[in-house]
Amino acid sequence: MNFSDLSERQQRIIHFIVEFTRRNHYPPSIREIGDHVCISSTSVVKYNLSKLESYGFISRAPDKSRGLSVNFPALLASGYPLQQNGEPFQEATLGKKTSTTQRAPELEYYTADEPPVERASSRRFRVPILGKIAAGSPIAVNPREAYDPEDWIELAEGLLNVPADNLFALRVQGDSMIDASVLDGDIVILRHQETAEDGDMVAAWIEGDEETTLKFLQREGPNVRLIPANPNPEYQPIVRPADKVRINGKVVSVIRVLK
Amino acid sequence: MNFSDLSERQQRIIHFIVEFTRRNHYPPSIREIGDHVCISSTSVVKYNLSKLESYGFISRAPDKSRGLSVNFPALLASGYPLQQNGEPFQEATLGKKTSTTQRAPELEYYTADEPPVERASSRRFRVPILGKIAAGSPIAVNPREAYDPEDWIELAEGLLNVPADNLFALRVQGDSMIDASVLDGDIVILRHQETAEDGDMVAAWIEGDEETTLKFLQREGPNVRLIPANPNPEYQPIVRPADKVRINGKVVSVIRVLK
DNA sequence: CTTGACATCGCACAGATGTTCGTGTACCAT
DNA sequence: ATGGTACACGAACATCTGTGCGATGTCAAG
Repeated sequence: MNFSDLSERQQRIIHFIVEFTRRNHYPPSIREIGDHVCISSTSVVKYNLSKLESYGFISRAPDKSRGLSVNFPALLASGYPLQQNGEPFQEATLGKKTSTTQRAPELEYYTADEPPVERASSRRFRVPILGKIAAGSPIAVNPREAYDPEDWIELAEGLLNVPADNLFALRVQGDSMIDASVLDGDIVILRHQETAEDGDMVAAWIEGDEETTLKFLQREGPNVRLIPANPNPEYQPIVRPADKVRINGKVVSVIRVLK
Repeated sequence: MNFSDLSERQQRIIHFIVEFTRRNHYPPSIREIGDHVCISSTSVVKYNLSKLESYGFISRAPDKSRGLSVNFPALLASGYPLQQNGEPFQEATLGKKTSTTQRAPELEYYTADEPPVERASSRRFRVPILGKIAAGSPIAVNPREAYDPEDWIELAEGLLNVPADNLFALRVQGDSMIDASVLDGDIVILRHQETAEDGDMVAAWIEGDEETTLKFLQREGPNVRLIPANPNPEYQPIVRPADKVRINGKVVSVIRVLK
């Protein structure tokens, strides 16, 4: 199931859940979802939520208030665009089929009486290990399985050279992308972002190939060139139109585990 | 406010919230907290929750179900013991004032109808970053010594391939030992041990040279051969009598921070 | 046109959940 | 004793919130 195949409503729902949870540290209720996605009926929200759950994008705890969570590995694997870092997400990114549905206000995901929790100067932060990434297959996780909440790494912010937000980690599997920098079994820490600069190592989703790989990024006019770090000539750069490549995140750290 | 100054109940509450949220991806309700911390009255839970909120350890969204979240930065700053994650937390760590309060079952943080995803027991542990290692200057540190508690990395045991004891980390400084595996700025995690096996990457103190470097170890009769990973011919293996080389530890992981 | 799957709506209802309030106990200073 | 404070209990109360169900609209296949 591809993220872009979802109905606009469902995409908006997922976006909202992600944003709301990020801001409030607890999931939204069905009615809150409905309000912000402009669905008047709670049952419709439930209907779509069930759909999303059957696709594996979210998990639900029946009969529990706010008992839902997004399945990030599955989302990433499906080409979920992860743009909305901290800011109200852009409707434009949601697919532009001029829907007959009404547009939403959707500027704030938190209610007035609960401003986003201000977590100032957090020196330490956790990086969840969301799953595996392997050449030839998308970010591989059991789509139904929520990521292991215990699998995370905790670092001090000063250790990295980027803001310590929107970080996640993946375990590299397989030899196919072995190169000087990333080996089988390594853990790569990425920062969610949909753009990157030339020379950055990124996890990129290649449309058509339907796979996510780690490559160095370089722009070439309308194209992007994805360069494997491995100098071995059998690993050739991949050149694709920019709109066929979706960047999932930028690699900010590689953790190598020696045997 | 120090974490250890909290009443045992409040410590238990925080711990439960942390664990529950980690497992379920949504916060517990007041009654769920009460059940697992053995507080029969919801109002008592609310009372303590308000206290915790006034201390800044958690945030609450009034009138919203499960509208609470923990403030990790504040918790960590107050000395919250993080490493008991994953397993039912040890009462011993909670302060041993033999409370008159009843003891709790507290073996499960999840409700029966929402079993936790079964994970391989991954204990967590901290790795202190003891200092820098640079060619020319020895690492004048000793794992037993005190270290800045801010400077540490927390990992799950399963992440490494060695027992998670006697670990420490060093930040690599300088280019002198640049090679394919370890670059300037990297952090290496070592296990303190006096011996190592052939092929291990070790931090070795070379008597006479009066310096500590990272090299691959190989024995040669009475000698040891310290092989730089860098294939560049200018980096030649160092061969010394075994008694002139002192192994400080074995490298078990390398953390590379990209710019 | 009929049919049925799909998506939606509105609404009632039950259960889940936070809050309030009266009460009790222990401790401590006055 | 007296009063105050901190903490705890339980029950009643008011919402919040998920679910169920019938009705409606759309659209493509038969």
